[in-house]
Amino acid sequence: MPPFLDVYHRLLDAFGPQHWWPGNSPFEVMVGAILVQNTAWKNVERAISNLREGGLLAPQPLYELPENELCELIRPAGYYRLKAGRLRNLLRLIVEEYNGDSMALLDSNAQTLREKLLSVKGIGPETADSILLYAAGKPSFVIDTYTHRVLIRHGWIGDDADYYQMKDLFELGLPQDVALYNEYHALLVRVGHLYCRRTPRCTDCPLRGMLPDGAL
DNA sequence: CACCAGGCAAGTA
DNA sequence: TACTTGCATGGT
Repeated sequence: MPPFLDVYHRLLDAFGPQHWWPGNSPFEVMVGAILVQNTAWKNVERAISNLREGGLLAPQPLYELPENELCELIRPAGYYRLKAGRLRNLLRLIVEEYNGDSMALLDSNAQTLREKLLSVKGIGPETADSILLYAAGKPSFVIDTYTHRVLIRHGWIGDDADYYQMKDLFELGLPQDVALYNEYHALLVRVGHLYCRRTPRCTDCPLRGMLPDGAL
């Protein structure tokens, strides 16, 4: 098994802190986690600032907003009809089961919270883990397509590995530390974006030299 | 112009 | 179970 802490430090040295979701409220992080699905973060920022300007970054007001108006505000994030529905599915949970108090939901124990989130149509494993980690502050490692590509490219896992095999790989190989999981996931996205595309440019990848059996 | 982005669910066989 | 497809704007 590769030394995942060494890999982490290599990435941190190469790229520095990524500052993911800094200074935002937990509720805003939840909204962002849905809006960013298969979408560039840049586009999500505009959608969120539309919501902020409308004073709508709170569960009750956002839930009371008509769906077609929500669509228009989040349009820059793409898949806007789909995401409006998904947001409303989450809002319904918060408003109807937690009296509009998102912290009441987020303060549930990690396992319960994860199951609650996964029961919402439109929230899958990655979005649930993003909310656990970045909104609720629970040590839940987030796996995304870049993580998948990096692990395969470097021969650290078989290409048939599923989400939970990859998640376990990190969670069993690292101390349970929220700040570490937070930064590590962001760094994997960064290195994947730069060096683990379909047409790889691996010559100056900072992970070079940490590979087993001379892969790549 | 083509291709891609911090996924997910529904449909098909 | 294991593929495939729809969803959509904005940047390179």
